This record gives sequence, C-alpha cells and structure tokens, in this order.
Amino acid sequence: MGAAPLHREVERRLVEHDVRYTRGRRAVVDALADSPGPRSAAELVVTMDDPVPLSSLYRTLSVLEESDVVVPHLATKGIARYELAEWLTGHHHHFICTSCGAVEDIELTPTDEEAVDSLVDRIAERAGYVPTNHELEIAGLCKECA
Amino acid sequence: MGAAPLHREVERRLVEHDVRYTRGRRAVVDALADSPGPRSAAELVVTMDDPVPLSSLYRTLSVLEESDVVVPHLATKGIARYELAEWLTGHHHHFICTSCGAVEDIELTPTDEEAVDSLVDRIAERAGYVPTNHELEIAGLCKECA
DNA sequence: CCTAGAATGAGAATCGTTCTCGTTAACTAT
DNA sequence: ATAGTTAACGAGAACGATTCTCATTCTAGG
Repeated sequence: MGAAPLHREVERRLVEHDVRYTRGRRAVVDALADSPGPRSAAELVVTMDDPVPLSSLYRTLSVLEESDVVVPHLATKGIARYELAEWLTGHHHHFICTSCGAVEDIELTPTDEEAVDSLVDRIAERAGYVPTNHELEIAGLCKECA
Repeated sequence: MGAAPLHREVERRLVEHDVRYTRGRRAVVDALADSPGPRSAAELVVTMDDPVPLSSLYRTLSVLEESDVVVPHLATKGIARYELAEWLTGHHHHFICTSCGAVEDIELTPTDEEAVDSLVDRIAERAGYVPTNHELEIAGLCKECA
C-alpha cells in the first residue's frame, strides 16, 4: 500500500473513533510503514526524521492501538513492539532471534500459507474452536547471529 | 508426570548445568507444576506455601530458564509468565480466545506436528534463519464463547 | 479570527525486573 | 558428623520501559 492510500485509510479509521490524524500521528504511521518488522517505541524514535518525545510516542501508539491501526507484538521480554494492523499491511508471520532479540516479518509463499491455513482449520475444528486469526512464530538465530 | 519423577528429571538437568536443586527451586517448580497455565512472578508468590521474596523468585526463574526447565510466555504486555518447558510437559501450541481472553494448550497429532515442523524448516531456510523453536498461536472463539 | 477542546512536551511517578552485597544454607572432604 | 568452601538467598537499592500529570500549544468549527 502506498503512503497516500495508507494515510487515507488510517484517517478514516481514526475519524470513526473521534480522534484527529495529526502530524505526529502521521509520522508514527509513516515510521511503522517503513519498518520491515515490529518496532519498539525506542526503535521508532531513532528512525523518525524529527524525534518525538517518548511520552508522546507512547500516547500516540496507544491511540492508534485503540483504533486498531497498530497492534502490539509482545514476544520480546520487557518491550512492546508495534506494527501496522493486518488490514493495512496484509497477513504475515514473525521470526524472533533468540540471540539479539531482533524481530522480522516473514512472508509465506501462497502455497505455504495455504498449508498453514488448512492446518489451522483442521486443528481448530478438532479442538472445537472457531479460528479467526493465527500466527506462526519461529525462534532461532538470524543471519547475523548464526 | 508425577511430582517425584518431575523432580528427578529437573534435578538431573540442573546438575548438568552445575547448579543446585535447592528447596526454594523445588518450591517454584512445584508451584508451576500445579498451575493450570503460565504464571507471573507476582502470581506465583501468592500460590506458594511459604512466600519467597520477589528478588529470589526472579533469580530462581532465571536459573530455571537458563537450564531450560521453564520458559517465559510473554503474551501479556509488561509481564512475563513462566511455564514448565516442553520436554517436561510435552510440545504444544496455544489457542487464545479473543472474547474471554482464555489461553489454552493445543496438542497436535503427530502427523500435524510433522507438517508444522517441515513447514517451519522450509520457511526458515528460505529466509536464512536457523530455527530452534516455533509456536503456532491460533486466535478465535473458544467453545464457551462461540 | 476566536474559542473550546484535543494534542503535545517535559518531567515525575509507577511497576516489573535486575543488581548488589552481606548473610545463610548446601555440598565436599576430612 | 564437622569444618571449610562456595553457591544460594534475602533485603533493599537501582534500573528501564511505560504511564501519568499538568501546563502549553495546536486544531477544527463557528
């Protein structure tokens, strides 16, 4: 999704929730859109053109989360990382490096994603659940740490 | 696994790592074995017969984690919850109910687990990672909430 | 352009977790 | 069993990520 349509979608969603789509919030959405994976507040600050105070950044992330524009990713102990919600970026999975703590997105091939989907459906049906979402998290060593 | 064999297995593992299986560590393992799900440090304290200081409890959990006797579960923002490791309780995945928030273990059939394993290996190899662990989290509605 | 209410920035406060250090308990060899 | 050595423990301080407070600054609507 390009930047303009992204902002249009996000603005529509925020207006629905009676909050403004301000410059600071746009900047956070841009920073997340540029990230190849979930990013913590501290990580976001360094990637942004003009730095935002952490207190504002946390509040912005909280507002965006309430409107389901971003979702928190909590796999790394002690820090919350955020990414744009799936309805904005599409479905993907995560890889977590057990050595350096980096978190990266993993795109599956359509074939693999189909395999995961059917597996999830089968598993959930057998257990009596109604699945609405799923995520495969792979932990291990990233290229740098291997 | 009963309490006695559990303690025997844990002790063997700890001794391999040159750490002692003391009374306090036994108490934490017992508390986790009695828990129907992952427990945070604060939650563990209240369930234990004689309360352990938090500083000791955190150190104990850290020691147990280093020896792979317990693993952290980080689904709740800002709090780490621990459970006994898979080699003690069996490999499982998690289902999270989006309605009531319940977290339940999911056991896969050997066939399905093999399918997940090979899928994980294939995905990780393509991305250049060395996978050591994985978890499939399925979100949706549990039996009660469906 | 004015105004009311929302958003922001700076810093203090909070909360989970980790660190420090003096004390206590657990193995080892006698 | 006892003493000596060293790991483990307890208490509290310290730390880091996040949240809160409140005075100031934007923003949308009139």
